[in-house]
Amino acid sequence: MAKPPKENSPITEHLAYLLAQANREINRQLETRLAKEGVPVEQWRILKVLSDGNGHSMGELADAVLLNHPTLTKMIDRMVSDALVYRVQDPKDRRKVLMFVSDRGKALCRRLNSLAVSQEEHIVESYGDKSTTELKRLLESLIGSAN
Amino acid sequence: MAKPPKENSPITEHLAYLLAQANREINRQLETRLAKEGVPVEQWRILKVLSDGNGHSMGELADAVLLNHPTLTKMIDRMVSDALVYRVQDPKDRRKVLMFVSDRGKALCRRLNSLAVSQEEHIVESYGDKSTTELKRLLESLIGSAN
DNA sequence: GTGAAAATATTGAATATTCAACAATTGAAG
DNA sequence: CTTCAATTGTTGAATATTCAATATTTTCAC
Repeated sequence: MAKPPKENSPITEHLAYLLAQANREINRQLETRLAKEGVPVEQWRILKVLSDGNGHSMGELADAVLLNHPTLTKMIDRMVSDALVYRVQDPKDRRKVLMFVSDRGKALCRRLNSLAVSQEEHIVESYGDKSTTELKRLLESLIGSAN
Repeated sequence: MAKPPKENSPITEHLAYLLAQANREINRQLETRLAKEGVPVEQWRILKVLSDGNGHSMGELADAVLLNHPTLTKMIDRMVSDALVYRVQDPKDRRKVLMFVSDRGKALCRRLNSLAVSQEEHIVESYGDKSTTELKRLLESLIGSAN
């Protein structure tokens, strides 16, 4: 019972490939849903993380939303232009910038959450309750063991 | 036992997010390994798919390696310059181009396979045999149910 | 058979991402 | 205290990706 693939195994037996494929497919589905609001997936992540009402530094936020720092900076620039979020310099540490969500951003986030939840409900429907729960558990555990 | 997250759930409970996070982490690890040969993950995928010795059209290949068509075209241009692969016009259907690996590409692919297998062995070590097998099974099934 | 529609791959312009360098602030050693 | 290193965020240039348009070939309806 080979756990790691052999060197001549098809690429479809590699965990890295299966993850990339599944992520691509699910992300594409979500992207399509969120397009109703004209918002990329990453902006939904940002709004959702900021929705706890606390200020988050750029570094913190970049980790949370799975973006590199310069990419995040530029995306935040756009969101500031759209009045979805705003910057405040951290009074405790003036190197940092704290990000907050605006009322407009909160309202948009609610609509996006609804679309995202509906997508996941759709997945659960065709994929099954048990499988979804178990898959999430295994992914969390993989992420934990990779650090 | 909530299967889909509620609208105010943290983003970390969304399947789409967990997949993106896990993929990012594992892909980054693999990227680091393959960097020893100076090759991006996508080129390894291309070489591996072509390693069955059959000619593959660009469309076929794009699907298999999870790249959009124009992105693939440009990456193949580079690989042709590096003499790793070559194009042949399909005699059965002259709209198509069939891609093949060169000997140089095959040799590189062998070295890359070894690095990739070693990565997955490393994952299995810390994550466990059972978990890895089960995660792969669930991912395959998710991909299947998503189409 | 002919002409319209579909399929395939590529190109170029527009957009996005990344890498390396920078500026500003804080921390810490001496 | 002062200086040097580390942290944080941004910027600009280089690179990569994507979207829309194109060229070519095939398929299909008539």
